[in-house]
Amino acid sequence: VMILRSRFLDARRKRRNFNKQATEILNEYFYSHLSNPYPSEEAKEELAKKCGITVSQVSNWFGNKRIRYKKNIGKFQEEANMYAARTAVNATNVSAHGSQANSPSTP
Amino acid sequence: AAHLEACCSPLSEGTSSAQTFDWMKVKRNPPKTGRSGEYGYGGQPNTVRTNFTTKQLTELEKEFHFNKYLTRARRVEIAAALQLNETQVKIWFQNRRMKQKKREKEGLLPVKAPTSDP
DNA sequence: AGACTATGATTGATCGGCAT
DNA sequence: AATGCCGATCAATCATAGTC
Repeated sequence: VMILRSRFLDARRKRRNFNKQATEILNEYFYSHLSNPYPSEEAKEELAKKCGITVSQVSNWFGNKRIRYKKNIGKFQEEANMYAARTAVNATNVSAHGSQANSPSTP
Repeated sequence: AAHLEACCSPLSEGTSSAQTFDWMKVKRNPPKTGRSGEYGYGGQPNTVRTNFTTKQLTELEKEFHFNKYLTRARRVEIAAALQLNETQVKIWFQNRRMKQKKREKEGLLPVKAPTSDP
């Protein structure tokens, strides 16, 4: 019962928050794809490169973000509106007409 | 690859953005880990994630290094020896293999450039 | 300095798809 | 038809970093 508390004590110990810029990129993707925030493997690799983190970390980030977002949508409302305003690619109608094609952010 | 559902659910939206898409409604079924085991009361839907003991994990890990895959017979043995379901043992091995794969993939490219640390 | 919150990682277990 | 494995994800939790 109370036995065993020490199983971890290995990794996850020293954790480093991502750069503000990396978080910015991840959030931008998340909110611009809020209708389906599930980046493909390729998209994850690209995000990983842009953010300077690993693909697994990108996966972890999206996994945590999705769960925490739906757990308390209200808490992210402000953040959501902020990012939604920047890049509005909401797929709310991406299937309607064939026009309107092109990736958002690409210098 | 992913599931690519590409669909959303219409829903009244109050003032501006933020709708409720269906991925936000996804709910997993509770674990079927019916632990009837040693205490004999009816198998309950053990709604919680079982925490393996260090002993169980040690044994599983040991077996894993011996064989990455289990045979039915071996699985039965281990399950009995560790007081676990065959399913739990099976799932543990599956997750362990995935973990192994992830490790091999990451421990090959992630060439960090540690050249500064205050 | 201590309590509380935000966040990255870990992991037992589920989901859908494919293979045997 | 049933069962196992894979890949992705979920969901709960751990341990630490950041905020007040």
